[in-house]
Amino acid sequence: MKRKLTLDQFLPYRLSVASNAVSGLISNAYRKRFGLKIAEWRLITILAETERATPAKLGDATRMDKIAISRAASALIERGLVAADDNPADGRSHFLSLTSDGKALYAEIAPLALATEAELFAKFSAEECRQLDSLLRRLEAAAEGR
Amino acid sequence: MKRKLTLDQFLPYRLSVASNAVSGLISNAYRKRFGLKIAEWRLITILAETERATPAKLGDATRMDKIAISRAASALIERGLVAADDNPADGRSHFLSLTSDGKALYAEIAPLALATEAELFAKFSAEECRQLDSLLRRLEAAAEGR
DNA sequence: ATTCTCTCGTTACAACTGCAACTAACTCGC
DNA sequence: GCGAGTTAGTTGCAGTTGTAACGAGAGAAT
Repeated sequence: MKRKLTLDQFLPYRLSVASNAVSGLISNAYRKRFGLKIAEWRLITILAETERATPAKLGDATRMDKIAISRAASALIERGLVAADDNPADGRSHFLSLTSDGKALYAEIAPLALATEAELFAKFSAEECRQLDSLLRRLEAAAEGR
Repeated sequence: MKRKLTLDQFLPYRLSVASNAVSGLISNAYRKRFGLKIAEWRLITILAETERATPAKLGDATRMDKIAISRAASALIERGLVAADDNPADGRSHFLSLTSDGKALYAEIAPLALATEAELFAKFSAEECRQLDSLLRRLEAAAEGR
């Protein structure tokens, strides 16, 4: 089937537009309410999940490069939300973890994140959400496999 | 159902990661092969579809803001791929259209775009592609409705 | 006709992002 | 245990992007 190219029906375009719309919405909410960028928000979330981690681990978990991690971590340390401790096993590295302030902020952030997600997907059935998740993961794998 | 927040299962995160992976792949391909950024590529594609349009129209069609349009258009005019003509109906505006060089480039670009898309979605059924398209459009609408 | 307001598009400046170079520290081979 | 090569993380610089102000033109009211 010889398809013609139209931007509107080009799936990578649709993906990008949807992602930008959603990211814009979320990043706006977090910037306004907490003064956090998405990178910082992701770090906080992962640290809440894992208790403590090196920047390299955080990079794996958040799919962000080491520069982004480094800068986000600096900003959070500056604000007293994250603490850095020496890594006894490797002097180049260090462990990052949430301070009590960081944990308190997370306790505010998490419900808001879930509520925003719920609102966005209000008209989606559970099955549709599951499908979308699965399609996105497969697509990601396909894109990275090249 | 009181869900717990985990980044890995947070759909906006999945969307962002998938979109970045796909965008990275595509923008790389176009930058290397044609020296085009995604914004420029989108403009060319829309101009090929619509023949001629004002920057404002292009902004609507590509979901890009006017600054991005302005810069992409300048770059394309610079390269002789796009021409600007006066808009008799409005002296502030102008019409943009592809030059013959621009059309020639589009003729190379379009098949490559379709091929890349086909490769990305090689393991997706037609029905799955349709589903993804539909889910993304609904999500976009939901994100913009707030 | 003149003024007031609004819109189109560009420009100027600031913030952000990413690459490449750097420092410090680890590993391995000898 | 010492030097070559690697790796972790940071920093400096350059290119990119976004925000906010701007000039020019259009439209509407008087």
